Formats: sequence, C-alpha cells, structure tokens
Amino acid sequence: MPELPEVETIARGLDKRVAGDTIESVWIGSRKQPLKSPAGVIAATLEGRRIVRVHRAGKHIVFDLEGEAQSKRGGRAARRKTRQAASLQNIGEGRTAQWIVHLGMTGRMVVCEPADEIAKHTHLIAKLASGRELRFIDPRMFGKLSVHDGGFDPGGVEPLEVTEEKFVELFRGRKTPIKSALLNQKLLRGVGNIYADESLFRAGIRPRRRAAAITRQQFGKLHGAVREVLREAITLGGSSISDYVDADGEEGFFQLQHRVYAREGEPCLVCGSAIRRVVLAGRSSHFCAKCQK
DNA sequence: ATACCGACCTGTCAGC
DNA sequence: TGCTGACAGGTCGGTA
Repeated sequence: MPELPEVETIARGLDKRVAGDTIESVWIGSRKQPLKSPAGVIAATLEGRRIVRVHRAGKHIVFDLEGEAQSKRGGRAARRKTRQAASLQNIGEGRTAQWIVHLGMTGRMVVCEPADEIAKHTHLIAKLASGRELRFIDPRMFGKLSVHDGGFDPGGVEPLEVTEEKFVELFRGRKTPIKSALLNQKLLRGVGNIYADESLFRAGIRPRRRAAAITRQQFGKLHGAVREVLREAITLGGSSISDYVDADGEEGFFQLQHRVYAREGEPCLVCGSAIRRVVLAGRSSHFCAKCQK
C-alpha cells in the first residue's frame, strides 16, 4: 500500500499519539510471514521500553525505544532464553533499541482502545501504559516486523534530502529503464509505483527511457518533480486507494491529484490524448505518449 | 550488471 | 449466483 508520503503521514500520526508511552506487553499471532526477527526477540525487545519517537526511513516506520527491556513472559528460565536469543543479535541488552515496521502492500499500524473489535489479520498487539493498544494488521502479509539495536539504515538516500548533484550521480550511466531505477530502494528510498509514474509524467520522461539516455537538464527536472510530487502528497495525507488510512483512521487525498496513475484510457490533463498503460518490471506503468519522451 | 519472472499472500472486481 | 482470471501501494531470489 504505502509509499513515502503514506508512511510519513502514518509515522507522524503515530508519533503524535504514542511518543512518550511505554509498551507493557506484546501479543504476537502465530503467522510467521510478517516477522523478520524471531517473535521472542521482538517481544523481549519491546516489552518494558518507552517509545521516544516515531519517524520514517524510506518506506519503514521506525520506533526509537529506550529503557531496560523487561520481559514478563514465562519464568526465569524462559526469560533467560529470550534474553539469550536477543543478545545473539545484540538487541535488547542496551538502553536503546529500534522497532522497524515495513507495511508491505496492505499493512496498517493503528492506535486502538482495548474494547475495539480486533480486525481480521491482526498479527501484533502492543499494550501501552496509557491503556491504549498499538495494532499491526496486514491481510497479505507482505509487511515485515523487526527489531534493531539502533542506527537502523535501510540504504539508499532520502528523496526529500538529496541534492540535485547527488541525484544525478545515483542514476547517471545506468542502462536500466529510469522507472526501474526510481523503484530501486538501494538508490532512492521511498518512491514506489504511484509516485514514480507521477514524477516521470511531470518531468516529461517515459518510464522505459534508459537512465543513461537522459540529459543532465532532464535529470534536474526529474529531481524537482520527485520532490514536488512527494511534498504535495504528504501535504494531502498520501493517496488513499481502496483501504489506506493513517494512524487516526483518516484517508489521504492525493489520489485526486494523480495525473497518470490508474488513469489508463482517460484523457491526459495536459494534451488530451489517452493515457497508456504498459507493464514494466512486473508493475503497471502509466504515461502520456505525447507529453513524455 | 541487468532484466524478466515467479513467489510470497489475501481480497476485490469485472466478465462470463 | 457462482466461478475464473486479472490485478493491487512491495520486495526477494533465481535464471538467463
């Protein structure tokens, strides 16, 4: 579901609502797919820790945690076992840790009251000292949960921070189609299918153009377009398609601004010709053949 | 290095 | 009222 603007919106909402709160206990469902770290390690790392702040890195939600973790699970032996598992990864021993959440396509992280109905596909519930609950829900289970000892770095550079010089350097000379390069999280982190298509439209570049065939001037335009599209989307709370909502259950409105994404066959808002859809790297790619070269 | 494909999952919607 | 197939915000690993 979520690309940079959606994750940014969710992280801001979560920071507003749970920063300063303490995780008292954690329930984890039996499905293993969403877990990148073992369930015992996740629980042992989260329980007893205070949420310092919630922010975003690429498409990941990052919870900065502090305080001594104190697992209440089982007896002393069980506790020692989870501590050992955690220390194998150097997690859970120090005063600080990080909880990393990737929402995949359909993941949601919501703040609930304990009495709220538990949604289908709920994989984790963290009970907070304030009495509320943080719940992770993910029907398709493409999301990922993990814990870190700090300094989490997903690789790639932040599109909203990268300079034009650095941006050009990332892509220059690559033979890959520019859209594939934009989606490569090891280069630029946070751009997904919607915002890649929208950025390329605004920059007047076709998705299949080889990065190596793009001029310096066009790269400058693309750099500006990516940042403009992401900023506008964040301002509008992201794009709500089917089921996306932020931490407060609010929908975003950027989908109303889409100029090409999911507009196959509809007239281009600039020149009127029909928007085309092709499959590139297994993803639907939308563009105007007249406005984009 | 690069590019294409299927796999990972469930849900929804269009078409027959 | 079904059934089937295509498709969906993302990533990863295998294979040419």
